[in-house]
Amino acid sequence: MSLCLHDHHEGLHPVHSANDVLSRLDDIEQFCQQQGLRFTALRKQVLQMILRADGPIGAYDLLAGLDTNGSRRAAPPTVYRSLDFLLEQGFIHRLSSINAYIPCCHPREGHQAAFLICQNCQQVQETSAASLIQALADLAAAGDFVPKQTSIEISGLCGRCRNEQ
Amino acid sequence: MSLCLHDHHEGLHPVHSANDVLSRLDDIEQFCQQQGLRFTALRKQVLQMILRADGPIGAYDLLAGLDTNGSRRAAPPTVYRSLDFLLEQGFIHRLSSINAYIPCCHPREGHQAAFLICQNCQQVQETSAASLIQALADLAAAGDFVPKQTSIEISGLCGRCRNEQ
DNA sequence: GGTCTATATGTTATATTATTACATTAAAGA
DNA sequence: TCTTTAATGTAATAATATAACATATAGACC
Repeated sequence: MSLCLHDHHEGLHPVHSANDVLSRLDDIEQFCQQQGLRFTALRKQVLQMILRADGPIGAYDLLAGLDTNGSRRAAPPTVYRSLDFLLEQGFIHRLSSINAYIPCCHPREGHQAAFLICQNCQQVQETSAASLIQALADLAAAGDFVPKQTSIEISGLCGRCRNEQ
Repeated sequence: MSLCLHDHHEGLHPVHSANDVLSRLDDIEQFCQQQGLRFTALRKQVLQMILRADGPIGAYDLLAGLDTNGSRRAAPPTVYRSLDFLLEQGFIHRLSSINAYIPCCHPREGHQAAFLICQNCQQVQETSAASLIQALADLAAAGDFVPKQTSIEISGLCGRCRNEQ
């Protein structure tokens, strides 16, 4: 399953593009059905918010966006549990340098990725270039280290924002 | 100024080694004097705790370790401001994936580093990861992106912990 | 359909990490 | 000494995340 419709120049591509949200949700729903995973209304709603966001979105923003079914407002564990599920399945990424969440364009490919985060417009570009993966593997091997979780986050200025300034 | 005494196999080396704490502090004190920076008692105390720690240490652990000069306990801004100073000068790193702080072995070299963080023993290996940095620089260039801040953190199991299990 | 079980969610409380705003102190320079 | 800037103290609170336990719901089995 690859849900990314962008050109992958050098493997780099923007993470947010609200136009294909519904087809992504459908793909994931279908995938969950095949795997016997429960893609509940709550999980779907959280993922949808992350897909529709125009940048990385925080847990408490997601919480604020949840439907309050007439009853009182949802509590933090509600959203954190959904995030845990989505992270485990690889449907989203967590950017630990800014405590925020973004969609994953390549669920089920189990890839390592790096992220370029624009400090001005909050746009994120994702990449999983082969050279990067190779360098990571070499590094782990040199350190006699078995990697479980990789976080590569580069904050800076994207081309558009640099030109505007 | 390079304060690291380890073998640098593939540029990889452990971050903590309490044996040379005093000479590191001296070097940094001297450096600050040369640069007209104020290496105050507080900043020195915080850095010393980070150097002496046997792994990444959190802000509130540092806070708890501060001398209470008879008066009441220090408050968070006290330690966060010292951390800001130490980070700005490149004397320490912040590991955003675990919200903790470690010494920098190569202050003033302005290098980007990558970290291998053992989830079992908390030991951290630092590396200059030249090929990784190069791959990232290429990617940034391809993405028309100007990097300001890089965070490369790989969590997993170090060789020793893997063998023990 | 009923019953059981496992999973998911609700709810309350609290932990952990970090910042804002303003007062005070100490150092450096004129 | 006076002044100004930088550093620290202090109180309050913001932002992010988890623990613990109660309830509800979906699926599996009879």
